Amino acid sequence: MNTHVTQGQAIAATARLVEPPSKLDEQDPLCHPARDEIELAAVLHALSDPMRLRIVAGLAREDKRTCGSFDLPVTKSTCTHHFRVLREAGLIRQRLEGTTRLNSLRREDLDVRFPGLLESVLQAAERR
Amino acid sequence: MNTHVTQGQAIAATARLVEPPSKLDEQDPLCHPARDEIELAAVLHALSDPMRLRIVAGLAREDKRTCGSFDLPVTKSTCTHHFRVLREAGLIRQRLEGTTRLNSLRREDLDVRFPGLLESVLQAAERR
DNA sequence: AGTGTAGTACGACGTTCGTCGAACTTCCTG
DNA sequence: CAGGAAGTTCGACGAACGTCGTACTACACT
Repeated sequence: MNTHVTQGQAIAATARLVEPPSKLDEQDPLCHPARDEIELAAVLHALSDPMRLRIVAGLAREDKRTCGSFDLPVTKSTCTHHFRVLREAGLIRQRLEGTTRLNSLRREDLDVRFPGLLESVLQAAERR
Repeated sequence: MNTHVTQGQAIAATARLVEPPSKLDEQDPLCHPARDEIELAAVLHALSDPMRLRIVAGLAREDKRTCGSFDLPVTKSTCTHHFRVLREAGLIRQRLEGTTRLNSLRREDLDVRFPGLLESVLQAAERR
């Protein structure tokens, strides 16, 4: 009668099984989904957490920021977790730069795939 | 060092504690958040589930539909759950009509509160 | 009155989520 | 080289989520 597949499982499937072909190369642990692999549900889920919304909003104001520059009220490991969710959902791109990771918003990719979505979310997040 | 408040707790707080003043009248169990009480994170969370996204998309194509008219691959109780999440997030309005509930998208309220957001999500959900 | 239809309420279940702390890796710098 | 700074990894824990089945309510139609 039903598929017996939970939301999380579906998201995990599209985020972990579809991802590899794009950037699971050799030693790079930072694999991002290709533009066409970005899933709407995964993006919305990634944005539905206040902490991550804050990160994205901060990144919109100033790009290429390091993880630690956000001063979030959580520990480093939790921070890592949130950045990974954002990266695997296709919202941000992380580039290794020495001992830090430079984060940037994937504005163009997102705007091609889901026109207007990121902008409206950012605008909504800003005024409050 | 941190607030120790999880995402769910925060959403629940804004969805259940802020809600009452709006429409927790006498015998009406269908309480909707007022327009100004609609929370971005709650909206995004509500939309991040494929089943609920499907409901919203279907409601966008044809308004004022009954719960059973969606033919979702889940049981009735699960269906009730999803409609409640959507209602409490402020995405839909449910009106009692005899033995059924008529569901309609709160397009105007959402567009005033988060301009362009619903439209871009609907557009993104549609083409695929 | 009796049956059916549409939906809700409640409790249970397994999974996912957000969080933490401790241990670890990597790079930079004195 | 020793120390620190920036992140990651891993396992744990409690809360929240999606789902189900059963029992229930409320209205409608013979």
